[in-house]
Amino acid sequence: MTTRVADGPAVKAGIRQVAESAGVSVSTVSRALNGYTDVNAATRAKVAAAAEELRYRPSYAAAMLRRNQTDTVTFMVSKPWTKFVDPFFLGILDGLELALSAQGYDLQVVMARDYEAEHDVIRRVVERQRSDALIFARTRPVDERIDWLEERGFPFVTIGQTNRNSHGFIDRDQRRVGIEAVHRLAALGHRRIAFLSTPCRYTYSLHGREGYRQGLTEAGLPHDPALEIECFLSRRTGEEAVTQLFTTGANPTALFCGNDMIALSAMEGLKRLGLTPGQDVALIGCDDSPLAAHVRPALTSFRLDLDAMGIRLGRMILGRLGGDPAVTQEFVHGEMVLRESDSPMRPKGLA
Amino acid sequence: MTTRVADGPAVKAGIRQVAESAGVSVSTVSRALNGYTDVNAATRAKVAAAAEELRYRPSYAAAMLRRNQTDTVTFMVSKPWTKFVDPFFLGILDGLELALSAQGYDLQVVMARDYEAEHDVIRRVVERQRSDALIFARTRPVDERIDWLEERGFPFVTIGQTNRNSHGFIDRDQRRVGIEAVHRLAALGHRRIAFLSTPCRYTYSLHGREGYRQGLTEAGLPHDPALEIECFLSRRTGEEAVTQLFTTGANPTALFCGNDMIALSAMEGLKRLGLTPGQDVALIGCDDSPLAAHVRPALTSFRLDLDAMGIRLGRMILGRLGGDPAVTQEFVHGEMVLRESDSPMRPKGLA
DNA sequence: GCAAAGACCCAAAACGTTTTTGGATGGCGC
DNA sequence: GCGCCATCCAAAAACGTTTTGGGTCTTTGC
Repeated sequence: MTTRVADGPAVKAGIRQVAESAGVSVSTVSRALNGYTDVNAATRAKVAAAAEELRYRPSYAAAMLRRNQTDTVTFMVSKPWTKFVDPFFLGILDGLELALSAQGYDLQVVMARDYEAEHDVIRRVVERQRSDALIFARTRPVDERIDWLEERGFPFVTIGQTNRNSHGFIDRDQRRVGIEAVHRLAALGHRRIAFLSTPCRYTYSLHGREGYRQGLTEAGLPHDPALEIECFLSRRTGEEAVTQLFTTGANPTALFCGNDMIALSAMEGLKRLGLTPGQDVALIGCDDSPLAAHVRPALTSFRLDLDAMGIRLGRMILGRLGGDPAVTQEFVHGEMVLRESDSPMRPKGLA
Repeated sequence: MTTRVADGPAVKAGIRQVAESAGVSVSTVSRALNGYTDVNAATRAKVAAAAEELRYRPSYAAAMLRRNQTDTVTFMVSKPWTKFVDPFFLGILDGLELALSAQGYDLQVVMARDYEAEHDVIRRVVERQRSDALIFARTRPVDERIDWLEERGFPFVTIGQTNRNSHGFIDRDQRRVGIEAVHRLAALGHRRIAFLSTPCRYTYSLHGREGYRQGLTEAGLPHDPALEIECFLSRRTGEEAVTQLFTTGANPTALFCGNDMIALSAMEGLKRLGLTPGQDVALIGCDDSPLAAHVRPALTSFRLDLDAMGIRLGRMILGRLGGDPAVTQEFVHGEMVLRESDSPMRPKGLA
């Protein structure tokens, strides 16, 4: 029967105990452990051994207080977001964490219920100095959060743009997405293409709309305002939009949806109206959620390399923390993945 | 042209500045702001005014250092988890945050790549005292993380059980789920019901298996080991399982799947084999992911009230933090939601 | 009128690090 | 022998709170 490794000391060892045990001063322990150069190799080893022996773990709070730095990056996620399948941000977090931890930073995720709460959260985090940098999404054309942060010179990067774009961001070119979607549908023979937009308060929604309109123009199609509908984030949002489109006589033959959630509920709506999605009406979604591939008809959508996006985001924020003053603004391209829902225009005679 | 509100002081105000401005001592400011009783109402108001005026925000680090408390609860999520649609934990976070913030606690989410990383993360969080309590899922029958935490008396609650169950947890009764699923399928006339299990290292998988077996017994069906397959977390896991089942001649007519991801990929596998899911082979999934309702045939599964679960989890952890020594162990029931995939046994003559 | 109790408040200590400042030691050139 | 530099380390000063252990004055009870 073997005895287990001797327990550590009953009381948590501080830097003082380590210093005493190693026979050096407190300051030497600190410098040795933090990799300063002006400490003898032998001394450093001695200190490391003592620290190991005593299972020394520096107090995060104390270091934070003294250095005025947290080694933590905060990612803020909006609550409404989480209500829906949004592997979007999960995927990003994955890559982000990878990039950050490689540089010794911790990633912390905080949640906020709504826009106001987001602002509060940002204030709390920044004012109480609980983080070194901030990342958040869902930017608006004029965004108070960004004004507030810029005013204070706090490091941050957003996912999405604003009108001014004076800050670092990473974003998908949503204009291009809109253009490509419309072109695809137009090429399939559709002439009445509706746009089921995500809420217009977000910058990317507006970009998507611009793309949609530009796509129409380029395809030589007229722009009918009745075919543009703003959807909000509810389970049935697409259903309502579709109902509206068909009861007011707008009668589109194709739908370009601002996100997959909208597209999916639009499918439900179509069925309820006795129409077969992907047959009577073509659909294109937007963010290639896992649902997209599994639903019938499988939803044509725009893929995004979330892992890569997260890693790039990490690099951006690290650059910012490294004191690099350059504001980096990056774009990622969403590639259209064709599935079943983008069907050609039917010969005529729609019910 | 209106001038904006006067800017605050250039240098961040500390408690000393507030004390000076209010004409009281530093300790009085602290006590006034922290709601101690032995401070005059007038003084308290004076202090509050001064603090407001100077936009005083106590340093989190300093308070943390002195009080030895973080007012933060950490939720650890395993990375592999995030790779799949797992609104499961998102839903929980929602309710959890609600419960915690109501008591002035912050919720922080950290990620870990794998089991080893989880252990490391726990160690870091606990040893560096970055959090007051811990929540994590994916427990195993014997779970080192739990041993480690119990040894140190650190407050935590898990989502899921262990063999010893000496700790606080919240869990679904997975046995019951297994039993109900089998009963349902047996009632539909199925006699060869396969179990596509989640990885057996997790306690809930074993419970599910127990339920499955008990269900078989209760239904008077024989237990055929060839019908039990352990699936791992890959995109095609169910597909592989199904292929195995049908190439080795196990030929089930119904599948009970440990989670919806498995069920979905099993559907793919069935189609690839020329079988129609929900017609040639019945399926029942397990966690009612958003996918379940949208896929064709819609997947019969077990619903979970994640919001409620999060709130209860919050209450449990708060109780623990409040010094209540009672170990609370709660169960939530998953209600079967019937959709299309659990079809009756076909008359005979399967290809 | 006096002691005891109560209500408020303050100065100083403590929390556990990191950083600064400056001193000691030893080697080296002259 | 002396000055100079490099290297290493000790002591002490932060960092910004909370808590401790009294204080002083006013009120109360007798």
